[in-house]
Amino acid sequence: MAKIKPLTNGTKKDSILKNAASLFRKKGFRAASVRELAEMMGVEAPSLYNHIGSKSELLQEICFDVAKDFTANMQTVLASEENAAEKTASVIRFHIAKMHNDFDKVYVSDNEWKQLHKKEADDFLAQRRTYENALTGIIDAGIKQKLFIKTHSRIATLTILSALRGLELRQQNKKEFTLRELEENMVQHLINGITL
Amino acid sequence: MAKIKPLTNGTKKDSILKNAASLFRKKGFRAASVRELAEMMGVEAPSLYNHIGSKSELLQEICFDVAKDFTANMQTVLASEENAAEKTASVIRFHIAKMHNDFDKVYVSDNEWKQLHKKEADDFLAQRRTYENALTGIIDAGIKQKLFIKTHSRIATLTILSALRGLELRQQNKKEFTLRELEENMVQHLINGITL
DNA sequence: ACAAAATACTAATAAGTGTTAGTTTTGTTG
DNA sequence: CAACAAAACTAACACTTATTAGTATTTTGT
Repeated sequence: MAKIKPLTNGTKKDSILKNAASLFRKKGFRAASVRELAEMMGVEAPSLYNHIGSKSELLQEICFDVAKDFTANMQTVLASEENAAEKTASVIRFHIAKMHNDFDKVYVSDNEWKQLHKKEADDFLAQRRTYENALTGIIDAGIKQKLFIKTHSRIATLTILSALRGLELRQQNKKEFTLRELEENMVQHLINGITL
Repeated sequence: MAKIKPLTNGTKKDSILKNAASLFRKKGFRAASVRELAEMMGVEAPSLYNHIGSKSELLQEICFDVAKDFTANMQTVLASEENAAEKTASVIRFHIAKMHNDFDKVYVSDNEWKQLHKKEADDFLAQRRTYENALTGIIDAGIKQKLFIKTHSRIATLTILSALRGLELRQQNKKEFTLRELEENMVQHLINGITL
């Protein structure tokens, strides 16, 4: 009779969420079974239901936790005194840092949100669109301030976010370059690309 | 008693593949059922097995067809007389064009290949790595020729491919910009970003 | 140490999955 | 028109799935 251990500096639910994110990332939400998750926790499947409402709820919490963090950072950036280029760089840096610290959850949020129930998927997508619009706004401001070239701000937004979201911080990568290198190079690449 | 219609300029199998790609993109491979696919074709599920070997085979054909097309283009680009910047631009343009013409299949290939059986997934990943290495080679050449800045070629590769693979050509997007605009802007953004 | 609450277990269920077997219908060719 | 092949159908199977019910055990609070 095993027991679910709380995460160091966290609750049991956190521990389940962490393992769920890892499993969902490796196999995909639909291919991942509650039984597998239970096995990771050293417990029988039905025991999990003392801690969670449903499998779907786990995905929801992962997706919306991540979305909340990105949205919160965007608010901070928007409220800052930085110019458009600095703001864009801050957004890029946050993505990379967050991806580095919470790879599984960010990856699952980016790649498995379609498996949310319709209502939640719509909500999630709306938040994502708001986020995208905020970045487009920053870029538009940068163009007005003659910091950026007269580019299509919407396309620039999609390019930047697509590059960031698609990042896979594989184990192999970590041998090829450091986090700092990744950060500096991507910031330079993506900012230079639209800088006047 | 409905019948499976061949695709205009194509076989029945092509028709099934097209619908499968559409379904797999919308719902994800695991969440998509053979019964749903059959319904799209106006036929009962078991009837499909007169034309396909298995559900998994459909995913395989989609993924490897797409991989083949990208690999073939890469060979053409590598063999061309273009300089590194032009080669990189060609690669980018091909991605966008292919994504535009075969959105469902490219999307499924990029996002659902993890659902391939282990052997096929390994094969697919190997092909992808070869593709990435080719682009890294082009960028390295560009750096040597002083066309590109002294950037980390591996990171530049990941940035470019990540930006391209993550592209979602949503219906909404098609109202915001034309294909030509997307192509020109992304080429400019991604090439300028590493140009000396 | 005892009562209560939390949390584990086993057993079971209903729904959905891909797929096969066997049969009937349809389309093609001599 | 008859015969053969292609391709549809119905019925069913063997599995896996998330989840619930009911019960035992462990932990917690007094």
